[in-house]
Amino acid sequence: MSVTVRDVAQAAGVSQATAARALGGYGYASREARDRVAEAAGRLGYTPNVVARALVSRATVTVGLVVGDIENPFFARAARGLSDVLDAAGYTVLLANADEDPQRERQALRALRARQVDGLVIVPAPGTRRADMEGAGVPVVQLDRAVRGFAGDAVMVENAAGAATAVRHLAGLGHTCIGIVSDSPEISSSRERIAGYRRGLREAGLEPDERLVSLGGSTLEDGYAAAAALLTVPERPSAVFTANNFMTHGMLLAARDAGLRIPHDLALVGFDDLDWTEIVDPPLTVVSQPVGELGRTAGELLLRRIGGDDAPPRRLRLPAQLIVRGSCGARP
Amino acid sequence: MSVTVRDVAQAAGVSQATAARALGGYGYASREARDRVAEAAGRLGYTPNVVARALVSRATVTVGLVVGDIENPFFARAARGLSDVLDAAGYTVLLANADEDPQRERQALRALRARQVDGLVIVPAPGTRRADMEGAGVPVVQLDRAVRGFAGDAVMVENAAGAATAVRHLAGLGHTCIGIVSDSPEISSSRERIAGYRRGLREAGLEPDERLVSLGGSTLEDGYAAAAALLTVPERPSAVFTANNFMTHGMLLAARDAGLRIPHDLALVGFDDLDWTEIVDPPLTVVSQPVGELGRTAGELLLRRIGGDDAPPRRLRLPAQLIVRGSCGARP
DNA sequence: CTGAAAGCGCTAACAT
DNA sequence: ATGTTAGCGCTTTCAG
Repeated sequence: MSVTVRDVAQAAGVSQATAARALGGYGYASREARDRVAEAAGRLGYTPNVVARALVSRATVTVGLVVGDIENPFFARAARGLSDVLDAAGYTVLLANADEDPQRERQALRALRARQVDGLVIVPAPGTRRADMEGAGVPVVQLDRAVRGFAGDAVMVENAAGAATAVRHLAGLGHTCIGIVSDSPEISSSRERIAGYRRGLREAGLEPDERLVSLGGSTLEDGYAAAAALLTVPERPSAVFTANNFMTHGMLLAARDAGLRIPHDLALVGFDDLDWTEIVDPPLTVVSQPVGELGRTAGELLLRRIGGDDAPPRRLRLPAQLIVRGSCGARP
Repeated sequence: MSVTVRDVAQAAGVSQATAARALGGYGYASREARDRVAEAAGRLGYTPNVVARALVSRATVTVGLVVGDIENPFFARAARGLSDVLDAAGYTVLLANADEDPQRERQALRALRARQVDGLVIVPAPGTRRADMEGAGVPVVQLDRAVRGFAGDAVMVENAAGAATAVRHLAGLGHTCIGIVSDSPEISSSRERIAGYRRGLREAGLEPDERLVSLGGSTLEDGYAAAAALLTVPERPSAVFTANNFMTHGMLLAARDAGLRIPHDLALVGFDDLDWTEIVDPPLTVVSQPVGELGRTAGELLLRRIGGDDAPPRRLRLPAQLIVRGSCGARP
C-alpha cells in the first residue's frame, strides 16, 4: 500500500540515496534532482515512514507524556501547552495515564521507552523513586513536581509562596483558625503548599495547629472525605485553604452537605484556577497557576535537551498569583 | 545503550531467532531456552524495540487520537475511556489536537500516519470531507460525530432524542418560547441536536421559530456571543437549550451579564454533563451523555477492526439521559 | 553531486 | 525445537 523512497526514486529516475536526500532535505542534491523527486513524490503520494527512519536515525520525533489522569483539567491544560510547543517543532506526543500510581507509571514508562520516544515529560506519581526516573536513556523533564533525590530538570510553580499568600490573605481578613486540605505530601507540589501554609500562618503571627491539617488521596472523593473530616474537628476552622482543584471541589461539596455557607460560615481559597471558579456562587478566590505555560515551558526545555543541551539540571519556577473573588467575604 | 535481542541471545547461548521467539512469545521455544533467555534478558535489562519490531511486523501497537482540544473536558473524558481500553490491550495513544480546523486536522493525520499508527480514532472537525477520511490505510473510527458521505465506523450519542427530550421537558414546564444555542451544524452531533430541538418543539405542539436559533463557533467565547445574541432578540425566550458544554457555560455567563436569574427569568437545560454542573447555583438540568463509554466503545471497535474484522461499517449510538436538577425551576 | 552497499533491531520463512 | 538467511524502509558511509 505505501509508497517508498525506492518507488519515488524509480519514478524520478534517480538512485534511492538521491531520492532520500532530496526528500529528507539533507546532504547534497542538485536543483534538478530535487525537482524531479518532488514531482514524483507528489504524483505517487509519498508519505515518509517515520518508523523506518527512526530505526536508523534513532529519532522518532515523538515524546512521551505521563500524567496522573488526562481527565483532570490541570493535566489536560498542561498537556495542551506541551503539545502546542511540540507540534510546532514536528513532534507528536504519546500519552499515558498513571493514575497517581507508581506501578502503573512504571508500566507506562516501559511502554513509552519501548517505543523509543526521544524524550519524556512526566508528572511523577506519589511514591515514585529516583531509580524510576533514572536510566530512562532519554531526556526527562518533570512537570509540576519533582522526585526526591533525583537531580533532573523540572518545571514547577511557586507553590510555597502561593500557599503562604493565600493564608496571609485569610489571616488579613481576620481569620485565626485556618485549616488546610491537601492530598499526599509525597507529592512535592503538595508538600510545598503545605509548608507554605505553615509559613503563611507564622508570618501572620498564627500558630500552626496539626488538627487543622487534613490530608488524603488525590481523587475528588478523597478530597471530599478530607474536607468533611476537617469540618468535624471540635474547633472548626473559620477559613480553609485547599491545595488543589479536587480538594477545592471536595470542600465545596462537603461544606454544602454540612450546611455551611461560603463565605459566611467558611472562607475558602483554593490552589489552581478552573473554568468554573467564576460561575459558582460565590466566585472562588484562588491562587492561580499558569498551567498552559507550565506545559509549554516543559516542552521548550525538553526540546533543548533533545537538541543536545547538556547543561546542569534546571529547576524552573513559574509564579502563582492570588485572584481575589468572593469566597472569602469582603474585607470589613 | 540499548540491549538488543542479539545481546540477549549471545548471553543465553542461543540463536537470535530463538531468543526473539522466547522474548516475543511466538513460535516454538523449549522450556529451557525460554528460561535461559528470560534470565539473560532480565540480567541485561532488555527492553524490546517496538520501532524495529514495527518495521517488520507492520504493527506499531499505537493508535492515533485526533480531537478538537484535549482541554475540553468532553474530549479529555473520551480520551481517557479510549486510553483505558487500549492500554489494557497493550496499545498506546498518540494524541493530536486539531482545534476544530480541517487543515490542522489534515496535518495531524499526516503526522500520525507517517508514524504508522495501527488505527485512528477521530473526532472530525467541522468542514472535514469524506476525502480526508478515506485512504487512511488503517482502520478509522469516528467519535461523537460522523463525516457526511463517509461510510465508516462511528460511535455517537443519541443526540436528536436527547435534545428532543430536553425541549419537551421545558415545554412540559409551560414554556412556549424556547431558544437554542449551538455551534456549527456542520458538526453532525450539533446538527442532530438542532434537529432534535425542532422535533421536540413540534412534538410539544410548538412552532419552531428561526429567530430563536442562535448558532456560532465552538469555543467558550463563541458560546458566550451566541448566547448573548439570543438574549437580545425582541421576544426573548423564557427557556433555552444549549447544545454542548461550552454553549452552556457561555449562556451562564451571558445570563449573568444580562442580569437574568436562572431559573426565574430563564430556564436552562444543557447537553452534556460536567463536574461543576452540580455545584453551581442552581445545579444544572442537563442531558447527560456517557462520555467515557463513548471512548471505550470506540476503542473496542477499533481493536476489533485492527484485529481484522471487516464487517460493514458500524454506527453505534449510546443513549443520552435527562438529569433534572434545578435550572428549569420546579413544575408548578 | 550521485550511486552502491551496508545495516538500524527485529521477525519470518525456510531449512535442519 | 532451533539456526540461517532475508529483508522491513530508511539513512549513511564511502567511492566515484
